[in-house]
Amino acid sequence: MINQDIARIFTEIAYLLEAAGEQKSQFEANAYLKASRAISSMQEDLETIYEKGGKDALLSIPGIGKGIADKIVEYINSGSIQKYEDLKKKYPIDFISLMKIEGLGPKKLAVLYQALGITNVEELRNAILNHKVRGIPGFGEKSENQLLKNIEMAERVSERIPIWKAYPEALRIKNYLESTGYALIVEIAGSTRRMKETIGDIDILAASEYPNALMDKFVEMDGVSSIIAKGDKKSTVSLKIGTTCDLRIVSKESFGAAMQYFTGSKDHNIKLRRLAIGKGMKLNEYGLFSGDKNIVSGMPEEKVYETLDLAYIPPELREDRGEIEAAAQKRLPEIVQYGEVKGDMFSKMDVSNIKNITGISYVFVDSGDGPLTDLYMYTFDGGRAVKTGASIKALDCSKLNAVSELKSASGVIMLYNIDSLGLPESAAVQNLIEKLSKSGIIVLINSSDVRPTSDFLYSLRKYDFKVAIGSFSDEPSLEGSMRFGIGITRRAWIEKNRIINTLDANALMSYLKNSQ
DNA sequence: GCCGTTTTCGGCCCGACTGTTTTCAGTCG
Repeated sequence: MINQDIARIFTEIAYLLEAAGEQKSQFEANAYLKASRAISSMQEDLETIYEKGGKDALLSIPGIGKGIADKIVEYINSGSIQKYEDLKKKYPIDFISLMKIEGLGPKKLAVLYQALGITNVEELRNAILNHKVRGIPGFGEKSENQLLKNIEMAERVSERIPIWKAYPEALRIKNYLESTGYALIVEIAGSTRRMKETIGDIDILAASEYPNALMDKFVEMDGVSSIIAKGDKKSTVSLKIGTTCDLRIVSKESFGAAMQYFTGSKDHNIKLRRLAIGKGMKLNEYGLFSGDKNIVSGMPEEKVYETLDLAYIPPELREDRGEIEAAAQKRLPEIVQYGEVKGDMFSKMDVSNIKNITGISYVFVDSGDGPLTDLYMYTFDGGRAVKTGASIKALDCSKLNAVSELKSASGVIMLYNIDSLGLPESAAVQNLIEKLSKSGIIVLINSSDVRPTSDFLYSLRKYDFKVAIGSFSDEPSLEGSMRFGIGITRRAWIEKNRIINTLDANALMSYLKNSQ
């Protein structure tokens, strides 16, 4: 799998082009960054795509044109890209590490390299400690101090945190801000709202008539380890859980447009803004403007899409993967709503002693250890779990040698742990699913580990299989443990009618019976 | 370097914040 290597090289090429600093190369850099993002979120191996479909197949990937396709082919054939090697000679800078330091971008790094020969974090730290950085154009005493702090922070803060950790924290912050009394509306935005499996930072959006007071409350709240920036429209803090949190404050009139804007993704927004321009309008976080008139002022987020002649696009689909085109044709997939899941297809609860079950009317409980086990269905009656007699077979794919057992088994099979094998083997799982397609196979989503990833499920969605969502938790709840699994299916464009636990208990029992 | 409901040329999202600047460039999301 060469995707991540190529994505990294393209990202570096973009930084190198920006460091070189010519006006025109800024746009070229953006093109490389966009191609890099597209490639790193792809599950299919570029090399395989090229082997099967040649250069045309590469050109069909959005963001990849003739120039970049040639670079990919060059890498496949020779293991390197000449343009990258040439640029790297000019600026032998470790951009990937240095860019993680807040406040440093390609331009400043180029200046630091030319003035002081700095190529990595250690050299930067030494230069700061010897006060060599102050005095360089664009740097002063303040930036030296700030950079030193940010180096430490970059080393401390982990890359991205999982959604199951970010979401409760985001909810806590939302509730806290609401409790201050200074906010009219508070909502979670950004990748947390899009239910991305990993979160780079938490974005919160508020409407307020007292922005200064609300910002004060925000930066001094529990869980903040340091303040990165503070203004009356935008502030950023570093959180103890190992990520940062942005609070943006807008007026009530702008809230709908702002929700759209701050939910992202970046590529989705760029395409949406271009569409607005094409229709003679302008879209930003304050509204959708026709001339000077804000035509969605005070309206909910849905109005932005409606005004652009699009069906409403749920946050989980906003990744510029064709959702805008589909919305224009009113052909978006009908994905499941969070409240529409009726049961838990893989629960770890103790059925002899049930505690809290909210919004769940049945559970399937594991009966043993082996790679192929029976899950038994229970419903609830007056605080008691009742065994129904229905069951389903589940195969642990991390024990793939058990495929032979699969052949001898009959009836409906659920596959789980399907991506615990690492990347080369994921091709094996794909083959397996392709082969079992149309035979009533079910892919089970692990809502606790948030896997398989939505990208993987998205790439498999063309095959004929059903999907089930399991909490893998001892406390199944629609709002809590089940939520992230539901999010995966939404991000993966899986239609609601493919998810078997949207059926109520009776319907599911007859489904299982008819499939035996 | 990519891309096309105006287009195969000429555009390319856009505003907030910071620090070092006397009016702005760089960074960030």
